[in-house]
Amino acid sequence: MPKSQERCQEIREETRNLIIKKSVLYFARHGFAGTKISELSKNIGIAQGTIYLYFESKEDLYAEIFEISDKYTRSEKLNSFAKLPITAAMKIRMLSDYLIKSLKSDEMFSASIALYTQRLLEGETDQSFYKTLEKIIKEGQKEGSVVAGNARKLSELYWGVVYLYAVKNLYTTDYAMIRSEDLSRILLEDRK
Amino acid sequence: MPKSQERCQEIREETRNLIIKKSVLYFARHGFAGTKISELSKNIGIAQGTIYLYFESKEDLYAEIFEISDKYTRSEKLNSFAKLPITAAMKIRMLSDYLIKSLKSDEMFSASIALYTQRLLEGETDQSFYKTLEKIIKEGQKEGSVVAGNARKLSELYWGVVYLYAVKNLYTTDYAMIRSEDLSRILLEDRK
Amino acid sequence: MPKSQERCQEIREETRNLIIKKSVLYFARHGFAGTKISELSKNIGIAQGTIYLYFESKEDLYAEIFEISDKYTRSEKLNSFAKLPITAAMKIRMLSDYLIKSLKSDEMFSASIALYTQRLLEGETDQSFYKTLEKIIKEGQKEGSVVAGNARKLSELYWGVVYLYAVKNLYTTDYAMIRSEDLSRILLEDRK
Amino acid sequence: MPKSQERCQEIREETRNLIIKKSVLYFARHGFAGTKISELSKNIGIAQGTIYLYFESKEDLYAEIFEISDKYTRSEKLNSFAKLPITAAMKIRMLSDYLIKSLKSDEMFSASIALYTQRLLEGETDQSFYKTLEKIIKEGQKEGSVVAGNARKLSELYWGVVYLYAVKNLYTTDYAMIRSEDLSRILLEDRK
DNA sequence: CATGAATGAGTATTCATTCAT
DNA sequence: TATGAATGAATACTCATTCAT
Repeated sequence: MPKSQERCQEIREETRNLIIKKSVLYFARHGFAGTKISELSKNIGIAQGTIYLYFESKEDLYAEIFEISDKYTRSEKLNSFAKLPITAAMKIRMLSDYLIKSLKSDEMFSASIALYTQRLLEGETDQSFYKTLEKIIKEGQKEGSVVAGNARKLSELYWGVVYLYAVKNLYTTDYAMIRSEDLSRILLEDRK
Repeated sequence: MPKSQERCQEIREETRNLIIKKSVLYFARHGFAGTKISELSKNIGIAQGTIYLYFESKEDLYAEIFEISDKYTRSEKLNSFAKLPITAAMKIRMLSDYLIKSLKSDEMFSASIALYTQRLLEGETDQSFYKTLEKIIKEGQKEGSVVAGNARKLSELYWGVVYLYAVKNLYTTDYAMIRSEDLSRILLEDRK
Repeated sequence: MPKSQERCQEIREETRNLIIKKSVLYFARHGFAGTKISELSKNIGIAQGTIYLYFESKEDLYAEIFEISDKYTRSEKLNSFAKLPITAAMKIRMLSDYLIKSLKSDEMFSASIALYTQRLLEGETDQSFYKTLEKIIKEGQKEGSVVAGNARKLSELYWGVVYLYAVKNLYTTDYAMIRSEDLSRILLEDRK
Repeated sequence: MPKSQERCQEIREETRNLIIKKSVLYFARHGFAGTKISELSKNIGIAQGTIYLYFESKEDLYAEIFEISDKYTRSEKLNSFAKLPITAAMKIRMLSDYLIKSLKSDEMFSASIALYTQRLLEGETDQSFYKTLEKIIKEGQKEGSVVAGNARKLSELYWGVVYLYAVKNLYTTDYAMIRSEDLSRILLEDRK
């Protein structure tokens, strides 16, 4: 009984996904230059040559990886929160909850944040997600719930902290995360 | 007529320092794997071979660089602030002032922080400076000036933000830094 | 479909042996410092990188090469001759026959002798094979078949001549070897 | 009182001779490829640059060194012995005496022999001194004092042994040399 | 499709040579 | 002259990529 066309396709898809999944973590941890195909393939558990059946080159793989992390990060979540008919403070708390939960439960999420920010720092990608948060911050400042200050810088600060914990997650698996409240507090006025 | 012993010593010292100074920035920006000796030496303005007159290998140079950044970071400042007969809140404000000023004016400082934290994340160095800040935080929590929460995590958060801005400094020279108050606010209760 | 484990093992073994075989000759001819990996690999007919799939470094390869030549030279032959129930003179003639034949027919033998002696001169190896011959010489001197003189020095002289012809073999392929009798004569009294 | 022209010349001559003397030994021991200018100059006790005040290049120095060893080896002695109105056996004994004495007392002599033979093996020089000995051997064979056999090969054998002891001298300073008789015996029939 | 041995361009390191002092 | 720091071409070694099986 020969494998059906679909089964083949399926296997290909599986292997491809395996490579991507493992590579996201590997690249996030070691960076582009620090990642050797020989080590990566060992880590994935396949032969070096196999990677080249699915990706043209190391750069191609990295680009793909980055696309993934980009999507992950660019997540509709942030936009969906922004559009809800609730206070800015609520939006920020929901966002923080969502982020902390994702960082805790999903290694890929951490890796994506890490990769994305690495490229961000190198100025190689746009900064769209800063923008959305900026708007929420300005809203909150009008409400009086968000601390005073340049909205852009506050946005950067917030994302910076998220990045930090993402990176920590990659290196120390059992890392004790900050609580959602601590993250929110970066933006929100202390409630009295 | 041979060069005088002292003059030679002097020249060696100068070249060695030049290499270190430029390398701190270069390694901080590109990481170990991303740094090519050929590019580095070009950046320093010397021949490739010259580096090997002063350092055994790329790894040796990196280790030395790290020692330097370690000293820089382990700076007595933090400890000296800790010992002053002032409130914890004051200590935190002084520390923040000092850090923001240093980040702004001294590229080496940013690079050192960046390198140090990179290795910290990889768990390859001790975390002594967390400790000192932890103590100040606990003091502040007793005073009621520092926000509630696990002192260790707050300390990590604070240093994390410093790291973030250090890294930003390395990539974008004209980066608009947060203000000292924004940094302090990570730990201090909002004054009402 | 992956290559079978055995076939891979086989290929590795073959390549490894090819490298060793050619390297013995190359190092024996050019010495360690005079051997360039680029030239050696060209001589072997493989890429430079391939050598590093089998050996850690040039030094590692050289050490391995030397191990081989050591085994070749430490050959059981000498010991087996020594134990035969025949006169010392006979032993010496058999040894000489064996050596001259080996030098003539087996380039590896010449190379091994050359390498071994090079290191011997540098005092980097033991001199076990001198010892066995020394015993035979002393036997022969009692029999009256071997010339008078310090047994150790005679042994050295004998091996020195063997070395000489080994080296000559490496440089001039069609070299006219001395006859076995000429070699034996270094130790044996002229028969009248 | 300025140095006189002659004194200057003298100093130059002295330094030049020092370099040559030390280099002969160094090259003889390490070979051309194995000799590093940095090590050599350290061994001589001068700066690297100084060598280049006296010699154009490493190759130039080696060539000069070789000239010296050539002269040493090509020594008139051999020819002068050949021309004496004495038996071939006597000539061989005188030659052996002379060689053993020189090897024992003059490190430069050993080095010269070593260097000369190294190049000889590589076929890079003529073999004039073989010729002279060959003639003596043929004389001796007519006299009945020299063993039978191809004169050229016997000559090579004789010189080979001399080379061997020269090399040994270079590596082990207190080496126990063979006696002049042992050397002569390679060519001479045992006297009964 | 998968493998891993082989390749060779790229990178690290050495060493003969130069040159400012 | 003599020095030794600096140079860069030559050499050792690595690693992304290819290819025969």
